[in-house]
Amino acid sequence: MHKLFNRLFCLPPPCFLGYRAPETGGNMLQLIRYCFNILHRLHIYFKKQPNFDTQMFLYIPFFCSYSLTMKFYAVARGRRTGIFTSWPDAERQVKGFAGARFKSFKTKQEALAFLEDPSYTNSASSTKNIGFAPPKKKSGHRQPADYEYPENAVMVYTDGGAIGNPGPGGYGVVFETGESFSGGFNLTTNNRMELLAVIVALEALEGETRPICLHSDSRYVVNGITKNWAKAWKRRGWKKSDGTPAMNPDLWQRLLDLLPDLDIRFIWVKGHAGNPLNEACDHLANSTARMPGLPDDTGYLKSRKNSA
Amino acid sequence: MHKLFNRLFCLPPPCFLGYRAPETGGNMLQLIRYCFNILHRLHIYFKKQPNFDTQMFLYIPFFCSYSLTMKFYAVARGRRTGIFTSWPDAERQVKGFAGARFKSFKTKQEALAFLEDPSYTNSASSTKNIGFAPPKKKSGHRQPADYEYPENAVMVYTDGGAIGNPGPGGYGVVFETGESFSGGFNLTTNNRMELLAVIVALEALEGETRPICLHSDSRYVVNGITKNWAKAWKRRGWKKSDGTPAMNPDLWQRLLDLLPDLDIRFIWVKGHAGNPLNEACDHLANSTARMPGLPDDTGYLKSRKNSA
RNA sequence: AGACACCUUUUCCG
DNA sequence: CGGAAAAGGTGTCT
Repeated sequence: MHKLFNRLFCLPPPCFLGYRAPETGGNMLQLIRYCFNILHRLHIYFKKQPNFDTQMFLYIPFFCSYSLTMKFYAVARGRRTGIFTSWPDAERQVKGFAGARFKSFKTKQEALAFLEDPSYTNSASSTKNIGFAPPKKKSGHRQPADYEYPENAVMVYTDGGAIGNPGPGGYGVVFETGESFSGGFNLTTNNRMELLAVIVALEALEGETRPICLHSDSRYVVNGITKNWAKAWKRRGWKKSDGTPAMNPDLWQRLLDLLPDLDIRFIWVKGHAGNPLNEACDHLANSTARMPGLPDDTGYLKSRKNSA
Repeated sequence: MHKLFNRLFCLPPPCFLGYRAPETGGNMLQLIRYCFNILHRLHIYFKKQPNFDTQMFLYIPFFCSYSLTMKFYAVARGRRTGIFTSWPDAERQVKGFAGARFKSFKTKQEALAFLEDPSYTNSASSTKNIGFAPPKKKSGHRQPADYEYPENAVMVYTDGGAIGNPGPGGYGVVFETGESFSGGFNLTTNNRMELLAVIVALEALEGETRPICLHSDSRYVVNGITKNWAKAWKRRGWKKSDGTPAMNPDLWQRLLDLLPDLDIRFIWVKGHAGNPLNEACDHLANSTARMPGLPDDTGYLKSRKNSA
């Protein structure tokens, strides 16, 4: 305990880091770095040995982080080439210019490297994270059929989209048998359509006794059910873990009501990855969204009015 | 940007918070509180205005939290009776001892009460959650509020005090979410501290769009705003109605500057009347006032010199 | 910060 | 029509 404290005091206090005269953002960065440094050390210590004489609890989610997010736009081929620090400037050199080559970087060094060799690719991000280290995603591609499909299962694919988001949107549902449903609204969001696609699919399957394999490319929808996000929100009165209101409660409620009587597996599939049935849904949703004379999505309009 | 920095420097640097001699866990808590205060203020600022000259990113979800949970083990019947601060010690007195009576508490007072009367039960949870704690689900009994609290209101409690008045003083601010701020000076007055508590609370809430319910037990502060005393003094050049100078114009000016952008209700609560949040402020203010090495209240010293 | 989805613009190639 | 790249954004969650 005392040893930890002594180590903490080895850090120079903020006033020694030179931001008594705050002229530049760099000083601000040092202030933040100092605070994060202390919290980070405490966090590591508590995780390693959570119970010492004075028990202390410190909760820092892993996605706490800070970084300097200046962007450098390297234009290798354009009206004028070079490095620009704002997108409007860079866009002017590039937009409508045949054969333009450009890319953004977080450091000037990288941008210069790109200018010399336009095949240069991004290096690692310079973000500093405190808290639990993000789980390393080493495995490149997700395996195809590692999933056990039950015998006699009903295969359904769903997709939804909104042009402009928010904007006119549509949903598509395709069964392996070839049956399909679709619909759309003149103003809605992508996630509402993904959700509605699932609802329509399950409503069409009401009374089905065989197991159902429902495929969607939306993490929002799949996790909402498989990780029980939706049930947690409902229990808290449609509030998220941070206390702010969860979105689309009307649709989630409809979906939850459909679940008990069916044997469903929600399966996430990567979008635009060649799955023919997923592509079919996508096409269906898209073409519906582009149709004239679509009705209002009253649920979306209502939620929008409430938040405004 | 500069304004933010000036506000950050109003926080006493860590060396003023008394953890130069880290003998107890309480000092560690203050170190953490200091870091969280700075980060929280930066977070609010960035959220409000994410793009200034030096683009910077800081992500801290508000449910980051920390607390100090020292445990006291009261052994009423065992090999040796008394209070122990670690479970292995307490276990030795109790394990295999016929008819042992023991219980853990969070404060020494409660443990002592249990020793005298083993039927003593835990009082209301005294866990201090300071930081960005999730909103507490306090379903239960609210005091009969004759006041109409708006929906979604931010609840803030403030208190200030000076030992000896004038003398060393401190202020405390507690949000219903558990967040808290505190500070102190080596020579100041009770009203200056009450006033500063309110200022610190509102500065922390800069940019907040929800209605704010600010509770103080100082008639001076509440009436100063609700009955427009302060505005009247300012209009007359900081003179009271009888022509004599109004006190603490520096702080009143700071407070008036904060009002226009916020939707605040000033609510007077009776001090020391059992309101737990008010008590928490009181405690915070008092303990800060008793800390060694507090800085000067330059505003008070100046006004004293002028009048002398 | 990360993840998934949904888009808008520009360019290139079939 | 189909494929690719680059930049900008929103809708949602942890």
